[in-house]
Amino acid sequence: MEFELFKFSANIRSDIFLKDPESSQLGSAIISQSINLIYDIGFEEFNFRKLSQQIGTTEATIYRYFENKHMLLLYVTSWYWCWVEYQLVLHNTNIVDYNVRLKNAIKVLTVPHDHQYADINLQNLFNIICSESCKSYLIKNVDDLNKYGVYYNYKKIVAIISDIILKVNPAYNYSHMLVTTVIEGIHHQKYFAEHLPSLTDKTDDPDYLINFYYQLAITAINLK
Amino acid sequence: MEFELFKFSANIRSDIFLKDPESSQLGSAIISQSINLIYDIGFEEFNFRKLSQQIGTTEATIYRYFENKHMLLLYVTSWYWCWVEYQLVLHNTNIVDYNVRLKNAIKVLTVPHDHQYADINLQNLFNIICSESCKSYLIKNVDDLNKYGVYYNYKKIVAIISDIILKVNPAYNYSHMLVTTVIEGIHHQKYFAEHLPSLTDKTDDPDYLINFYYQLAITAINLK
DNA sequence: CAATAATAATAGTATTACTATCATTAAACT
DNA sequence: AGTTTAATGATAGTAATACTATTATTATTG
Repeated sequence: MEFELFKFSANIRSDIFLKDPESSQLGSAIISQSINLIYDIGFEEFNFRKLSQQIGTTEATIYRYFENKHMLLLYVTSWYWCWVEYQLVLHNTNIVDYNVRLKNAIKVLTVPHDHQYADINLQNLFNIICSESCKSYLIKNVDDLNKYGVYYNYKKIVAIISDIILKVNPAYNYSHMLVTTVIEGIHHQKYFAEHLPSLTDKTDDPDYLINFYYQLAITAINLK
Repeated sequence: MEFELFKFSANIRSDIFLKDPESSQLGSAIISQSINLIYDIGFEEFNFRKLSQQIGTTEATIYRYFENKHMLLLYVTSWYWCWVEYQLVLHNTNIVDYNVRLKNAIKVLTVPHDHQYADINLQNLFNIICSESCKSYLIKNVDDLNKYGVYYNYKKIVAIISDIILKVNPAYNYSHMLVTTVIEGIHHQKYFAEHLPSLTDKTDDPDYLINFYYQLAITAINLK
């Protein structure tokens, strides 16, 4: 049934967690509160002791859900990519023009449309995605983790948008590079606009980022 | 005198260090060996105890040069940007065509031409720049650090390349965004090619990255 | 109501990220 | 050459972090 596509439920590799945080109220609190706490104090300062105090549980209990804070970050970023996947379906259903699909995708990647989903603060989540998500793979054991498929959700988003690009121009050879350049670029520009403004060119236009990256992408795709 | 421009000496903000590592042999060893050690074990696993053992000195001594390992990373990345600045001068002197200047700049940002400079392994340095450099600003105290001008060297490179772009098209409004998109993009694609190949499109052509980002940049700049 | 699972409470360990102190060596200046 | 000054080495110690283990208590399920 068509509307089944619209039902959101995070599809996250079980290797990321020890006990599924979606399986209990405490687990949900671990996720939603870790997003808020990481937003407040940053991932480096964040630890399970502080998180347990914020939730009103103990360090040992959180360790039953996640091996360490790094795996929790991986879970949070995976959750974000699940959410993006859901938004992509939502915004691109019945859209026939692949140029429009691409623009919608970039739009989804640039701003969180809603403020809250269940107990998750999407603004805070997007903010930590911009500043912390790359730390989930810029680590020494990335190859080991990758073997377990923990980057599945990110890869899937890249594959989906890559496919849109190939519909626009089937001969384009650099669709994955282009997608990751745009995604990571958006995150960086958002961060720079807030902290290092001389590294970006923020304007009054609320859509300046969407327009910049859509232009960049579409001209690259249609070239030659 | 013209050749003064070609003399390389790192111009790094003194707020980054407690004692200038260029002022002693031990200081030089701290820099060159930290590059190799971070390359070997990654920045998370890296600490001053391990570094001191590798150098044959003590933890306390290294702490007299740098407040903590994060400031050392900032020094190393700043050193890299100094090196890039030097390379840009070297490759773009007497080049009149700004399109060529831009291509040369992207070339410099994509591959380290030499293998070794003094006691510094440039291959290892470039590798950790790709995987660790963004951690020097993706931190909670970024605003405090920025006040002290510690990101000066990165900003300068962005400004220099941004100026080249404005020579190509003085009406282009997004030169800084474009430069940081290209720089961070290069780092990411290098990393993905090595660890998460499905997120990029590496080819046999050794210049594929240079060509991709030059094409991307030049078409964006010349648009409208 | 019994059995099972989940969590709380508490304690403990190894490592990390430093700081402090003092002895020793090297450099620089009469 | 001898004295001051600075840099480093050696050692020790502390607070916090990143866990692990144990047992008691509560909630859930059969």
